Amino acid sequence: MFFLEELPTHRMIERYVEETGSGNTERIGDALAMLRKASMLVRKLDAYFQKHGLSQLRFLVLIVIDREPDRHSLRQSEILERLDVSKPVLHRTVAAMIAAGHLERVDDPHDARAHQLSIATDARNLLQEILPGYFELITQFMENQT
Amino acid sequence: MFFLEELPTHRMIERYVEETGSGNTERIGDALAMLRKASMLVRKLDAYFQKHGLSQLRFLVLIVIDREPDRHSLRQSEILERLDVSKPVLHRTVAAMIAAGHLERVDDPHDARAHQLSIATDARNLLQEILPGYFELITQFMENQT
DNA sequence: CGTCATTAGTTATCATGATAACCAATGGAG
DNA sequence: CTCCATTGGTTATCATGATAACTAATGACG
Repeated sequence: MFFLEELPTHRMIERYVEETGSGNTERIGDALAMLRKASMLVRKLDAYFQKHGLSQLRFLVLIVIDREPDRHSLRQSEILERLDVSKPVLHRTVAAMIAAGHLERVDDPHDARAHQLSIATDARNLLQEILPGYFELITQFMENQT
Repeated sequence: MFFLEELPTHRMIERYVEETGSGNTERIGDALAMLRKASMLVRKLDAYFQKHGLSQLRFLVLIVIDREPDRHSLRQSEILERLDVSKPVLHRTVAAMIAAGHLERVDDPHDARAHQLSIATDARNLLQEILPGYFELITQFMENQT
């Protein structure tokens, strides 16, 4: 994600809104500020994940499996339901995570098409290692932003 | 951009925060909500731009040239200063926009390395056409989100 | 004036997002 | 049981983000 380095001033948005006769200056200003802020946070998170050999998506895959109550594995299709990402991208990412030893794959005994994905021990340790820094990073960021 | 379909509950974040002993539950909840909201807005904007043969980045390129006071063109390096995007990506995008007839390129008379980029008439009309819907979309989105 | 660090733009390569189209297994309806 | 729509996963292809490394022009400085 990327965005404008410098947000338009309230005055400038107002000019556009008046010219086009649509939209609400206040709401648009809020939206652009949010996009800029989210873009900056995503950059910081991506850098953090990369430092630990992960990515935003790989991290989220681990998280959704980890946070599942009463289970230790999920199908690819179940992960897909929990993340806003396309099927082929998840497929590719899961394959890479298996190759990297982050996920373990077991064929589903009830459905020959499917398989269950669980977090490998190494990745479970990695997750425990990076979670504190992740929460710290987010908290710091939110405090330092206006 | 993508993100979790369903945000963790306040309770769940608290559990993680307590386990890891880092971060502030409130701030983290706000951050995740922001990322989710920004992700959804970006999806809607991307779809809107695509419908009009643009993309988020192409739109922003037009906007930063358009909003420049007292000038009708910018150098690639000047656009780069105004957008949070890498040089090669901007280069590729500008090349595609010239090919598509959205931008016009004139060699800089003072610097043989550089050239000035201005908005072609067609793209100026396109911009006027899509701006109202853009502002409308953002305003609607911000109103409908909690 | 000649040297050389800086700047503008470009190219090569890779990572990671999407859609479309596909195969194989499943499982409900006749 | 057979047919066939649905589901789980995969493959092919493309769009668009990044970094590294390059060329050529610029311009400050000895």
